[in-house]
Amino acid sequence: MTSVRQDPITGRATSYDVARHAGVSQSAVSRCFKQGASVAPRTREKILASARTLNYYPNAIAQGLITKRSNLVAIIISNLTNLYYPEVLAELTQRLSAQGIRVLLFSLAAESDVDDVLDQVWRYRVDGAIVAARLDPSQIAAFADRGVPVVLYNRIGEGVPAASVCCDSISGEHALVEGLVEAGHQAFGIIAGPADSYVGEERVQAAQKRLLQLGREALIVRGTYDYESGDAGLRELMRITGRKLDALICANDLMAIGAIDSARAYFGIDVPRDLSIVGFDGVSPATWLAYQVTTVRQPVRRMTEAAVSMLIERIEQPETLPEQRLFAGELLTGQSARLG
Amino acid sequence: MTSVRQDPITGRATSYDVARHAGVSQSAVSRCFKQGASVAPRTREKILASARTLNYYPNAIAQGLITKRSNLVAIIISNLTNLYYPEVLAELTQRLSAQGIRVLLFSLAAESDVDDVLDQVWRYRVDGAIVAARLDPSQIAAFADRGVPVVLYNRIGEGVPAASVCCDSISGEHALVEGLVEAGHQAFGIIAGPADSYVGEERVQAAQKRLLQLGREALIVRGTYDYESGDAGLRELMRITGRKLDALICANDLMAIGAIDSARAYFGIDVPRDLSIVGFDGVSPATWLAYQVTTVRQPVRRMTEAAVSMLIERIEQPETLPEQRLFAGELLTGQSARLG
DNA sequence: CGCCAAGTTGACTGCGAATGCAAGTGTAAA
DNA sequence: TTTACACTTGCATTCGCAGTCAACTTGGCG
Repeated sequence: MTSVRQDPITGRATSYDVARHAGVSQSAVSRCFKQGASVAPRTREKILASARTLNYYPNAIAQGLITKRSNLVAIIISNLTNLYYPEVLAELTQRLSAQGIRVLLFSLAAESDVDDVLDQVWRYRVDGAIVAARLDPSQIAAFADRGVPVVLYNRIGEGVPAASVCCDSISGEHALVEGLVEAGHQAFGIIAGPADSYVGEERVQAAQKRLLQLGREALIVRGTYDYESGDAGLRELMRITGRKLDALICANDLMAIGAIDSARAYFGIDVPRDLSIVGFDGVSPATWLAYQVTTVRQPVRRMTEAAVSMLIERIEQPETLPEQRLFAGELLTGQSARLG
Repeated sequence: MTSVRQDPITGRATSYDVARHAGVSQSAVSRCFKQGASVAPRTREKILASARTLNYYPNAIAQGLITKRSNLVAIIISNLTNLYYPEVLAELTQRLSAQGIRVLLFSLAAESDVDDVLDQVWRYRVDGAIVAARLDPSQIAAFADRGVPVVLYNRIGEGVPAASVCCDSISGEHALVEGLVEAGHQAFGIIAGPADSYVGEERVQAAQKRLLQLGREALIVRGTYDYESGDAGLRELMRITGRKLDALICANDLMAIGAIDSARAYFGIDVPRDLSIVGFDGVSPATWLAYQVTTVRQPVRRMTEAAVSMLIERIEQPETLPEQRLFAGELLTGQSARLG
């Protein structure tokens, strides 16, 4: 009697169940689900039919155990709510899915959680990781030690070599600054990002340096990348400068938007006539009619594509050397600034 | 000689390696990492020390195989870029992490991909799933068949019972409609969501029904939940009505924002003096100074908390009956509509 | 009709950890 | 000193599947 096991608790059919049902060995079933394995057409059909009636799906957990490939990639993102990341995350997961790779998502409430997250990452034996969060050198080294390929997103390995994709903050900010200076702006303000943001610091330093080269100075206040800190930053700068600001550089679009709203609503300032405001990222609200922020758009599609292909290359070819890929952003000339 | 295996390919230490290094059996190591297992304090310390020097982390894949608990939960979301979901996703992952559960993320490019995604879900033997995407009855039934608990987010099992958490569209829309009617609005328009959106349809039907009860009619155009379709929807309604619209109900905030911008920029309409516009969701841009959308805010924290706890309850107690939990939204009185 | 190569198939082992069970340890009471 | 009992510990087995190897089938060709 070829009774089919239908364990009501664990519920799932195994390759043995399928084998028994189809009257073949477990090996045959296994081969049936493996690309390019040697199985006679008739046998394959018989097995697939049994698999279908038993509702059999290979257990990826067991496969992972034996093949040492989990087909899992960790995506570690610090603050998902930052308007820029959802787009990145969606792109990444879809590209990875298209490659047959599953995404294990880790979202950090606080940066300090990184070690706890890494602990879990090691346990799940992921094949690789894409990280858009601050990693210190020892954490990056931990990936190398364990032979887990990593690609950093909009970060670089500070001190240690690591594969990474970034948007070129420096030339982006240079373009913005040059445009503003050429248009004759004199009193510059900058709203920086949080100190622990790599790209934030890079953007601010690039802007500041270019301003100095062009004989301008800028007052800097620090924000937290969100709408509210754009508002707060603008107020602060207005207070410090006695309202003489005529150009404002924000480390991201969200703060630029906050500053635009604040300038208009609380100070009656006409943007861009009286005050030019620029951002960075090119998030979708930046293009909304009410803002039309002059900004630098990150080429998200190309960057995510690069991140995924770099990661896959390193999964298949672990000895691949670290590489940094830098993508130029596109200057979006909006209506929030007068550029020369 | 107690040489430690340091396989340079797979790289990772196993419980056997730790056992050998500590001079105990593999079982002891296993027990060391299990809550409430019987291990003598001195042995435990010895083992933990060895684990630390060998950089040992239990293999969650192998644990999953033997215990039949992967500690993985699938989160299936249709369009991540819809402004409302990033917040939900961040909340869900953090709450699940706090419970020691890992998140396997699936993001759908097209609704038709659901079957492919489910295929992967079955293979990974997830302990449960949270779904914010359209599932047809047979797909919901598949979860039940396999004994995988599901909680639907802002959806209900249409035709089949399923656990779900939703925001109460009906009373939310009723509040909005009543406010608008009391304020004396006459010419109503509605921008609906895509036809395959459960909450979208529910919101629109609720609004329409209440309008009829109060003796008003509304023209309906269909949008796609994004900013552009708010603009497009408004244009269309202006064309159809010959610009006589004085109240606009949008199925979500993003379209409301698009409509507000469009009304102001292209039609010179004063919102809310000449046209009241309301939305739904309570996303963060809705509170921005430029919009201050009058809307209904979904209680995301409470809803995600409910979703997670319902799921965990069903993982631990598989026979728990389906339950729908409905959360009232909060009416946010903004500046985009005159309410009575 | 026999032989060989190519194509198929099944038995068996091992991936890394959890766990029931039996054996071993130590301590306190008799 | 002996006995009992509570703790610890190790052995052996198991989870579901992939891959190795040897055995078997088939067909073509001499």
